[in-house]
Amino acid sequence: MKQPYKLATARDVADKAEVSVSTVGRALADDPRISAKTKSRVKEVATQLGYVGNLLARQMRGAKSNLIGLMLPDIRNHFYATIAEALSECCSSNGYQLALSIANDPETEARHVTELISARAAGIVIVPTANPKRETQDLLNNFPHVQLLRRIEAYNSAWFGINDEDCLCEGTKHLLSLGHRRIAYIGGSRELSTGKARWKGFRRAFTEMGIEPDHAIEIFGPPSSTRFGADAMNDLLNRPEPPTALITGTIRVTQAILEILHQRGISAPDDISIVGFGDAPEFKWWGQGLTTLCMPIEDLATTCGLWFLFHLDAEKPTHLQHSSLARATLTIRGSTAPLAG
Amino acid sequence: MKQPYKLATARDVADKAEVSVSTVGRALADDPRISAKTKSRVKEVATQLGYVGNLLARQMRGAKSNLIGLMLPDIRNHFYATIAEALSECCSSNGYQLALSIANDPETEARHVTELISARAAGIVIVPTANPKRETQDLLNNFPHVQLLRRIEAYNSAWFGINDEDCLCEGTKHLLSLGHRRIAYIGGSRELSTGKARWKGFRRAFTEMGIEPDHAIEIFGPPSSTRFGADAMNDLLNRPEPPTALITGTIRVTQAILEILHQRGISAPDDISIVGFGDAPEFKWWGQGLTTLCMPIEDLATTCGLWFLFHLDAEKPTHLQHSSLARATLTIRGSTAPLAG
DNA sequence: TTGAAAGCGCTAACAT
DNA sequence: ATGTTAGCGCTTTCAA
Repeated sequence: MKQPYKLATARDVADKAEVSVSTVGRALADDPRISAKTKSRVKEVATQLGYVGNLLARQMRGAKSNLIGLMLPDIRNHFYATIAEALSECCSSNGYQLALSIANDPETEARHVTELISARAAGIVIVPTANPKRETQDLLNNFPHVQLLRRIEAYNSAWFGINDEDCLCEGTKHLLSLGHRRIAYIGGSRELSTGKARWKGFRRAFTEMGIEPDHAIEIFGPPSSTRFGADAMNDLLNRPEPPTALITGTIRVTQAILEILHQRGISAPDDISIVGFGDAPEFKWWGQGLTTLCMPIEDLATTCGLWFLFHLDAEKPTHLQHSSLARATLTIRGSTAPLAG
Repeated sequence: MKQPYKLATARDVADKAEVSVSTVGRALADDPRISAKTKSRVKEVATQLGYVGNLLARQMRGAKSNLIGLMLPDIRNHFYATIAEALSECCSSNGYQLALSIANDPETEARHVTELISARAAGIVIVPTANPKRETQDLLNNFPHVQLLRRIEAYNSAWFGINDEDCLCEGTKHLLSLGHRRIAYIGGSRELSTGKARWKGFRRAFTEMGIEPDHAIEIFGPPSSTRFGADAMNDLLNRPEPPTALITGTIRVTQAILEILHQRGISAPDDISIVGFGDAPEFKWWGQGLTTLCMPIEDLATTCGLWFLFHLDAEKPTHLQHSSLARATLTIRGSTAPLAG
């Protein structure tokens, strides 16, 4: 029985057009040495047979891969969805194809990295997990890649991120200057470069304003988990003395706390002042508008993509210690107000 | 100069371990014919050289591809992000790798489909564009694929979608039974199977309730465009007699109208009753909560993925006329109320 | 228990 | 202007 989905090869085309395989290859590549007549015949037969060249074979012959691996911890996060779209667009308009891998733990990450290398992708754009396996590190350090947002020191590669520390510092100062002292911070694990920087920013705000962080409350947890944010928020609200203000350090946490506040009928800024992290469109119309730390994330991803693809095209090494910082800014809306009393 | 990022081949391992290439292949595949001693030596050398087998070569030898192409019109849409995540998860746990392509027009779609076939992907999961090129159709009909959400009759393949028509019908009936007559529908183009079905559902509600749709207003436009939704909404609101109720037919439109209503300070259900399409988490806390048509989209994607991967693994043809319907339901929240007066 | 050789589909160097 | 051949890295006969 005829096998389903059998694709035609150059050999098939050659046989039917009664020429050699190399003539087929040349004709389809519009090689000037082939006569117009032969060309048209070959092309016709090719179309007729639905011939689509085998990229695998081409790449084995030395052609560059057009596959870019993108490794993200989470795609339902507005942050990462934006990145995926921007990079997809970027790849697409430069002749590359994006392979998306979701990995939230070191094991899955290792597996996917190996697979991408095994498929001889052209390069990898990665938002690394907190503690990548040694194996992953060795692999990546010998493979073209670039880090996005999170930064692992052990990777000898370029990094594109945001000024997390300054940004959290600014947000916290905003709350402090409104008179708040019992301020809670719910953010990602400090094992992450981003989590650490954001926490440092939170702390720095107190230092720079000469205020002791005695009443600050800090809660850390896994990123990309809505569950953690919800639990942390409920915990805070159930305390005898709940915080008068809250600033978050990840998008997922922001989404989670908005949900909880809504569920429990707690409103900002009357009951608590809120500074959210990230700028999902809906943050504008949560309550009276959420005061947020806005990230130019699309820009960052595009910049990163262009830089990376350019270096790949030029066959330049991508393990330079290049780093690029995008500036996040505080957007004040209705969810923050001076401390009452 | 030594080339950067040169990966070791089986040949390199063989030379260093002083065995033949075939022994290397067998040792790494844990072939029982190879002695334990040789095996361990080969493995050690492989690790030492950072050897990662070349998947391209393997596939040329007949190994199955592990690449699944996913073609979506848009990834920032909550709908599609959910699909991407569900499928990525599904692929990942079945040894496949997801390649993401964003294509919103027939030309880009054709290009990406060709590329995926050229890369000899194992199969393609596609949310087709409205009017795919003939070329794309011919290609896909000879390649394992499955349609998601939107359905093109010309594709002789399985389809996984939702009961769009019933769902819009139910939502519209809800508004009609509240006494609304001047009801607007803003939805996707009727050239899309989904757009058409949803519009038919809207109309059917009137028929089944024995009401003439004299005062119904229908606006259609490109899907995946927030801009269109915003323009349509503004247009409606600027009319001398704006509708008393509105039902939307795409997620993007829903997001857009929420934005506009918020901007213009128009509130539901006081000024207008709203039934939104889709169930992004933030819909719960828009105003007094948005009445929505909820889709079990994650479920749908997972079902689709499992079905497809199973058929690919079993090397069964996927061009059966299988179709699977997921049921969407109306969730009533605060944005709809009886017509005043 | 291991090695040598063929071949997957393609392109490029080398004939004719 | 076109055909022949070699080889990309791997697996899988077939031989030893």
